Amino acid sequence: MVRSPCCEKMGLKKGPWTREEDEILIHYIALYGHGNWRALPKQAGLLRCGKSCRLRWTNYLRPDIKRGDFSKDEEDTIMRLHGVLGNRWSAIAARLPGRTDNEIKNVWHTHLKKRLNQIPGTKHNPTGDTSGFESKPLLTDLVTTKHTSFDDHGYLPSSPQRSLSEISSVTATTDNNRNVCMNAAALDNLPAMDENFWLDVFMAENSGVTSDFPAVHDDHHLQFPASPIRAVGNAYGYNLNVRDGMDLWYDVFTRNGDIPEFV
DNA sequence: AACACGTGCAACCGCATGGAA
DNA sequence: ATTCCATGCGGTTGCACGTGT
Repeated sequence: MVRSPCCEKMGLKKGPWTREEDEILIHYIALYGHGNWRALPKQAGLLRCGKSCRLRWTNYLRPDIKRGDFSKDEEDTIMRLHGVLGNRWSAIAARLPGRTDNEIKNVWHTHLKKRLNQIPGTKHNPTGDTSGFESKPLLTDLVTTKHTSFDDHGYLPSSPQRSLSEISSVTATTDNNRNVCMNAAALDNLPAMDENFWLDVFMAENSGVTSDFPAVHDDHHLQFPASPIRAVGNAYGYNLNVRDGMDLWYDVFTRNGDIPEFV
């Protein structure tokens, strides 16, 4: 495969963009759009490579970009999503309208990573230093510290596994311990328990909104779907348990006890 | 005032991915 | 099936600016 020559070797400009270059790019895209980034700079009369133009547009010039400092809510959201997604900045940015992956990455490295280090009892602060800690622990940290840890892909592991036969008689109810149980007979017609599902669970905890899932309002800090959920692969549902407003875990039911697939 | 150092952020680099040929 | 190309992504760099000495 032949790599395209870098900007410098082509006599193209690098480094910070000038106001004039910005105006040319904005004007061109307003007139013609940006169908082909590689061809754009030549057509627009810019001495830049297409990659540089795309980056400048997506990270800075795009009209829907929200400028200014991140709000506390936005920072909290980033921290929670990072707990689920890891360094997948574009995935995090997709859930923060007006913010770019580059911007979120910068905020994480310059502010939030330090803040996370102040949260006691987490993998980021195992010694439990409480100095400077004000807000409640993250839900992800509750899961991590109370029961288990995330896998290499940032997904919650399922624990423990049960076979479908074990839950054939369970009904969808909540009890005094706020357990939500499956109705095994209703396991068709369910949304996939995929990555977006888990993100919605965490976003619900963050915002108090439960997305498309029917919810049981918990008077502690968590809302969760009351309906059974079907996972991708060989998993058929989950059982989310909250006790004393602190402990949280879930079980994933499968036909054969194998670890289900999450896509 | 001058310098050193730290911080924040825009931009770059190289690799991955997906689609077209 | 393979190659080529455009684009997207995450890690990293480098510079401007602020602050401390």
